[in-house]
Amino acid sequence: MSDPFLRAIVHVDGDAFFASCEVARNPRLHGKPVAVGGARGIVLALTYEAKARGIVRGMPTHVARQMVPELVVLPGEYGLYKLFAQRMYRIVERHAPVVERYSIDECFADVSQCADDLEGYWQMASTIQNELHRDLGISFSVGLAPSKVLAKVASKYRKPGGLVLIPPDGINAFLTGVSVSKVWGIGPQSAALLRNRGIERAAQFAALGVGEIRGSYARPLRDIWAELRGISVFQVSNLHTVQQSLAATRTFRPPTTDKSTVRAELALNVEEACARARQHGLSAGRAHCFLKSQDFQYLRFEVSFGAPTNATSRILEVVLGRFDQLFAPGIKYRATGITLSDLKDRSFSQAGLFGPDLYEQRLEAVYGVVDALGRRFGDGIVHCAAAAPAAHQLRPRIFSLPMLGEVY
DNA sequence: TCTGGGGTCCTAGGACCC
DNA sequence: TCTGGGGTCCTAGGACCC
Repeated sequence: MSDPFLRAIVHVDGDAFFASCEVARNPRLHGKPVAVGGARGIVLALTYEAKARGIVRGMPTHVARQMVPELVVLPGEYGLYKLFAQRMYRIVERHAPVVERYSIDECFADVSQCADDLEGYWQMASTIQNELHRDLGISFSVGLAPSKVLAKVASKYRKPGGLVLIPPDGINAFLTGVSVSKVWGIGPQSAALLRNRGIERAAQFAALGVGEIRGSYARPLRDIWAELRGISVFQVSNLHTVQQSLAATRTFRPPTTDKSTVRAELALNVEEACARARQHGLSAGRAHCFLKSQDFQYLRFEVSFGAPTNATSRILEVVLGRFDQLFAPGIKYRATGITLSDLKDRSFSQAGLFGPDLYEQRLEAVYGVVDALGRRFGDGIVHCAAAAPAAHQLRPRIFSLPMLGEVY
């Protein structure tokens, strides 16, 4: 009848998601301070009980343990969180025609025309929220507004467990209480730019005139400005897109000038990236590598492969060849990384007119074995020689494999 | 916030062509 | 050849997000 929304968008956001999944799986953790640790011993996620005791994201786990001796620190299990995410998406999909699976703990739903009035929209959002809580045992924060940016602002407004609705005629009042730097899409650079122009609150930014926006702001901020005024620019899309790139990067300690150390670090990253590419059934046409120096300068280079590949030995050969040419002595490095791009679906290597040659077929078989060993004995059981020094934390064992020679 | 890791998208500007 | 104007493609790097 009097649908108040031109467009109605719901944003669903899991509260302390990784930690909540752990508690949902093991109810005995309920009410306790729990932290999920990531690689390099840093806290990735934590329950509100842990937050209340002063622990924050990014804190080294050993520091967190010192602060809160009874803290439960768990290693983190991505597969489990993915399962919860799948269940979250499906529940939302029961209620909305179009759902965008935005990240492991968030999704957007376009619910335009799904209710007649504010009360109806509120009911619908509330139902989604209750079902999520009931079925997953995790609390979610939910926002409903006329655009994605506003829906994000809304869901973040009353965490955890909030349900916040921003009607078109309530936008201005709402945004008065929101710092512009908290708006989705406005990062440190844009926030600083706005601050220089005297804009601190989201409401101030939204209040700028069309002329000023057109003349003084680039596309990203113009879009956000429109969204903040309740004009939907960013569509909710349920089309799943093919992955564009795949990266493996790592910081090591201490920073070093030693060529062989940096080389081995890079090789280990190449191995990891290739293993994940094979796991996803992807092959890469190109790769970008970087060496990051102690003072955060980057040495970057790009390599391309004749035909898309995910064979570690192929990529390693090209990458290390370039590395050896480009490595500059005397600079202290702290990290390396590789990003595979031009990803192609499936096929191990692009079949030519006559199909993959014998060498390719054998290489595929070899990596089938390498991956199987990884699954059986744990990732990183098999390393190529170039990466072995960087994998010193694993007990090395030497295998001799056809076409690869000795591998650790 | 003395700065981890994995992603996406956008834009300026160079190379090249007519 | 004291050098216009416009188009496309591509890359590097910035900015942002979770």
